[in-house]
Amino acid sequence: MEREPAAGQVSMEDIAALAKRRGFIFQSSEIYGGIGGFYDYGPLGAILKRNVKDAWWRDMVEERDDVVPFDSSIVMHAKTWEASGHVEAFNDRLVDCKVCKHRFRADHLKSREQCPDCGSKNSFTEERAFNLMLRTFVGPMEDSAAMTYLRPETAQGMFVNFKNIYQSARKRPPFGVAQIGKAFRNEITPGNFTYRLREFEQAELEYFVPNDGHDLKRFEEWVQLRKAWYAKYGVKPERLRFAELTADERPHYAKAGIDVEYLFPWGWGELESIAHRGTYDLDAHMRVSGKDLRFYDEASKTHYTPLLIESSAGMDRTTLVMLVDAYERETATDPAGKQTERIVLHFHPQIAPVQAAVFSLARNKPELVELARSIEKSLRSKFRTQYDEGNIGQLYRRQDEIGTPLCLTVDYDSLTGRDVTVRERDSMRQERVGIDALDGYLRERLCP
RNA sequence: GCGGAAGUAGCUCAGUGGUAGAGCAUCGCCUUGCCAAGGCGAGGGUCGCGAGUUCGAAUCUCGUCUUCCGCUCCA
Repeated sequence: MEREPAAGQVSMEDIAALAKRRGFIFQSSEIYGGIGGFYDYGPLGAILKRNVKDAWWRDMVEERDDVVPFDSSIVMHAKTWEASGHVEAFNDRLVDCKVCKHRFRADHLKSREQCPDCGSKNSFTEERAFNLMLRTFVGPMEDSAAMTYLRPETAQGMFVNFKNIYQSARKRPPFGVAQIGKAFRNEITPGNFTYRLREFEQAELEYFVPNDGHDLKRFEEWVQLRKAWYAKYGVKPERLRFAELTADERPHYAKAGIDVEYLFPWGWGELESIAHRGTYDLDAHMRVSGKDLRFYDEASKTHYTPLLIESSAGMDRTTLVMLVDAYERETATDPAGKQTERIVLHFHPQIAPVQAAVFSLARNKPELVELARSIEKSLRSKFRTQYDEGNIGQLYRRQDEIGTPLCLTVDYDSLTGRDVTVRERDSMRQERVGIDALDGYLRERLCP
């Protein structure tokens, strides 16, 4: 993560305030004082996040014939995490210098006598283990034999099932396995709203390719695919970057790596990592389990371990990006020439929690209310809709704040003319559309 | 986890030892009827939590939790 001023951009506080006010995101266990690193999605947030996940799933899995779905358990055999390297890598033993307050990994210190930063002697605390995995016990006995972890990533479930998957799905490399699911990490410092969480959701795609010399080309293809995905849902290209990792920055076994980063109000933060992981993961599980997970190639009559290209994207982070990227505070001018403030979320229509709101221009005129309600009901099975009534200006502003692309208003003319006013969120333009034509009109506007 | 700041209604805050307040928001009624903030009314607060001092604590003391800002992490 790197600090850069984000000129003219919303603050994270604005986002968190809107998220709470409108029911997108709440702090977990708020009435008990909250719990760090955990958040709940409210009525609109739950839909928003699901739309983000659905978009990923549709584009990465359903629209491809070379990627199969998967859903593995959160609790796995403890050996999994020894093999994956998480037990070792996530068990840092740390010491603090009591003088300069800096923290060091115990195994990185040349000397325990003197602090390398401030030079103080014998200023270190006792070394403490920082386990980044959440522990749990399986079965009623809380002893070490029953101890395991909540998964810190979803990927391992797909690696340990590699053979089950390719045999049952009758796939051969190149093919992918995809999963969206929860993962848990005891982050030392959760923060930046839902950016760094202790419980979060990942969308991971493990793409296995033959070792035929085209692996780097395929890696590059995935980078382009992911670039296109963010563009499809309207993420501003100037706030998104694909940072290539140098050999020093990536793990020793990785042949290539890209971090997808977004320019948040506080600076660039990672959303996704795309990595060429070689045979590292399958090799590790073969070594620890003693099982052969290699693929048998009929043509050459040989066993080989496929190479892995992985895309691992944070769904909470992507959801947060959708909120931040869509947020705009603009000054609008009403017909009387008066300047008013307008907060708008410019969600892509596929991502927007509500796609079309239907209003009755008056709340105490039964014939308007009835017609508006019946229109809303008839659209409900095809689009995400919402009915409301009251002061029309207020209703528009409220929908702007939750990012609804279109508002349909039933007025007195609707009763005779069988049409409604359709008002567009971004341009605030209005046009009359016949009630019978609404279905096709909305389909065209909302399902690009 | 360590250092610094903060925590009173959904939000922004006032309230310095003596019966918890305002504006906005929410809900209801009226008014208006195509771009919010006109009228009347209503609901809503374990003053973050726990202990202590005191006749009495939102207010003083200690602890604790959470949030924000810095050190480690990376979806």
